[in-house]
Amino acid sequence: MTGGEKRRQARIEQVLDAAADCFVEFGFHRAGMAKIAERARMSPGHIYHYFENKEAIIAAIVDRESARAAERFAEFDAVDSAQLATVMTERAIESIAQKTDILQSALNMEMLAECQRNPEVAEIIQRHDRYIRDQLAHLIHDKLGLDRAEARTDMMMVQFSGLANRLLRNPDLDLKNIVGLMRQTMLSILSPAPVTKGE
Amino acid sequence: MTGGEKRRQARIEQVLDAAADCFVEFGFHRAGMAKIAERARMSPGHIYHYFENKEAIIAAIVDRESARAAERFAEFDAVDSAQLATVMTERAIESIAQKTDILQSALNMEMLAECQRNPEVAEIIQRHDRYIRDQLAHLIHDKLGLDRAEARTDMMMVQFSGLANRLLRNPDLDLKNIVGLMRQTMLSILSPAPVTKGE
Amino acid sequence: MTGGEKRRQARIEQVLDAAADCFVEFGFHRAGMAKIAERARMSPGHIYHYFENKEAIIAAIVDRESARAAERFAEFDAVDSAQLATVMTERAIESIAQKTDILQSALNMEMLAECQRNPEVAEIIQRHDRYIRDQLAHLIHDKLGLDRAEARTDMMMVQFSGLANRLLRNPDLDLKNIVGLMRQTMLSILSPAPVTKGE
Amino acid sequence: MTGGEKRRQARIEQVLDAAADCFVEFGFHRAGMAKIAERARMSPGHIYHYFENKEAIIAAIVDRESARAAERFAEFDAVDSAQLATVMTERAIESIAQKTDILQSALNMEMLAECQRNPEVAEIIQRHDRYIRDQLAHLIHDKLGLDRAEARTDMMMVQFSGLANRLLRNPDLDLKNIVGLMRQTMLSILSPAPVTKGE
DNA sequence: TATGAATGAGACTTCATTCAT
DNA sequence: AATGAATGAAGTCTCATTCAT
Repeated sequence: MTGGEKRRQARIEQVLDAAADCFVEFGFHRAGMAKIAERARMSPGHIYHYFENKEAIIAAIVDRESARAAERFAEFDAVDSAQLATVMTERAIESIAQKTDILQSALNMEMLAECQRNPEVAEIIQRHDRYIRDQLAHLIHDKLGLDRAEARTDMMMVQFSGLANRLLRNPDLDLKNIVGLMRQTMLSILSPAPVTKGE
Repeated sequence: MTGGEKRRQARIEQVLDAAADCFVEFGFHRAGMAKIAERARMSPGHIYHYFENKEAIIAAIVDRESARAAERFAEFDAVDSAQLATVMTERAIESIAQKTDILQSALNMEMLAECQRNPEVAEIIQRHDRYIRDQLAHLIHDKLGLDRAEARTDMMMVQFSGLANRLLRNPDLDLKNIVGLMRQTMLSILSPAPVTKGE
Repeated sequence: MTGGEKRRQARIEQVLDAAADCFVEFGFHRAGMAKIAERARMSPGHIYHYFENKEAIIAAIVDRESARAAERFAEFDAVDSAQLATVMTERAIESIAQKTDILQSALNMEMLAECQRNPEVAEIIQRHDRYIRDQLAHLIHDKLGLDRAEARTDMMMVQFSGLANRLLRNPDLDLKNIVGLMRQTMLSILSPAPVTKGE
Repeated sequence: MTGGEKRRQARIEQVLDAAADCFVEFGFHRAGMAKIAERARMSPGHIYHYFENKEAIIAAIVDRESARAAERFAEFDAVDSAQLATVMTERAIESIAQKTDILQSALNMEMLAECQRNPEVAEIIQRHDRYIRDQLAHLIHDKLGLDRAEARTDMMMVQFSGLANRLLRNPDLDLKNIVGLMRQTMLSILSPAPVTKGE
């Protein structure tokens, strides 16, 4: 990467950081380009040298945030099979407790709301999710030797997003009492025990 | 209720229906009052005879949708204890499949996003959630005779919102394979089996 | 006057009272018909049975207020010539002190501002002023036997409106110290002493 | 001042000139931003780069006009004591005759009306008035050696605003005949002759 | 590369007035 | 006589985007 390119990349990150900030604080459609420019210490006009329009910034943010979430899932690769449920529970509870959730609530609800109206955003979110699921399903199938790996994967992920969502609706959520049930739930999902096929 | 009051109520519903429509299609902040008025077959100005401002419409929608969600939970009261997990699973899967989810995705993401910036919206959402939890916790404690009813309640609800959320990120979600795991998960959450207290 | 006419007149007064209230509080152009109707305990639509439009209400208010001001000047007719300056001074100071000034500040500034843009309002104000001046000039000429009665009249009235105006710009105005100078000024204006014709 | 700052200042003046124009013609609340923008040869939106809102423009106009009025009073500083009453009379009559009155009628009535509903406007007007009075009182006390300088000052200013006001109510005002009485009045106000303290 | 002045469409909201009842 | 629902134009203000410098 040339010096010019490096500088360009740094400027882009500056804009994205500012944009993420504003999006969290005001939402996609209330965050003005002027405000973003100000926080990125850049003129409004200049942002258009790096992004075609605001939509492109939103897409870039969605992409970056989704990628970061995926990264956080990558660490589960290294976890001992026997400990997977426990570690995942810990991570889920932890991230909720620190409000740095994988699904960083503020931005995430915004993203999911947008994803229903903006096909590009939907594509980005779904692509990253597919990537995470592929990793996790691989883990579940190959390392844990379980069947129906895709379904188990989705059920595991239900717990993550469900928990984040829950905290918004019940801010008094008692994490201390949840943690045991959450581990039990994850263990159940990862249990080889034959399940009567539903429906 | 007088004729005038009935008419007034009907007009208000007209506005709310139109608003819900627009909010689903465009989101809270992209749905213009002009568009809402048009769909409500009413002049923009006249909407202000029924609602102080757009915020009030948003609040009313959030309230109405949350109340409807609560209603859907009310039916669980009548369910046989032994069947609760199965019935809840069925409802969760069903509502997802029919896209009439308790957490009607489109509007719900919007609501949760808003809830982080608008204290009034947060209060409404949390009030309804508390009401649903009180019902469910009562069921779990009194009819099922389980301890930690609040935590189990929250975990049950994690499944509902988590599943809805999942569908947005993975539109190819294989519901047929999920249903068994979901029932197993709910049964696990409602199982009296002692759980090692977490963390 | 028939019963119907009396009732009609009463309703009109109701509107005017409400309008005067609102005009003082919000100004002509910020006082909405809805607010006026509410204070007049009448529906907005019904006001149009008595007044063609808002302009007509403004005109009626200007007329009524000007007439009341004229009435207040009428009492000077009965005053002993020797006491005229003193009594006028007293009235001027009094009305200022009680904020019920002849030129009831709130409404009066509004009226004078309007009078420069609305010929009908101008005509009303000037007609009443002419009436007051005619009375006063007659007093000055016939009872006090002074020359240049019109000019003296205008100078007397300069004191009234000037004082009201002053209070707006200097709310700390020390009336106690003004009163002496005001009497002296009025005496000077009413003094027969030959004045070198100016300019 | 940099070129940018100079340009900015010029643009602001452009807006103020246009606004003053519109305010005189239509009044504060009838003068639309669109009209002001048009006369300032600027887009409506751009005005908001210089002024936070319309209120701010009104405040700026009130400030500018009041400052100009104050300036006009400053010239009296240089006047020979013996000539003060005569010069002030001349200026009062002159400014009335040229309709460039210190209290430029059109705008001034508007300002005084506003001042009763807008505390910021009131503060501005009263601040400038205090400044003018301080100058004049100093003149009266130090150069003319008179007592009760504040009261005399206020009485002098009663003449200015009273005269402007009078012209609105009596457009046929005979200035030629007023001038003598006005000089006499001002002389009387500035006369050292002991006055029986009133009330 | 960088600025920030400038635009103009469109957002929410108010309000005088009309009209069916 | 009386209501108040209803209209729609106009008001203030915001904001994504462009462009001269």
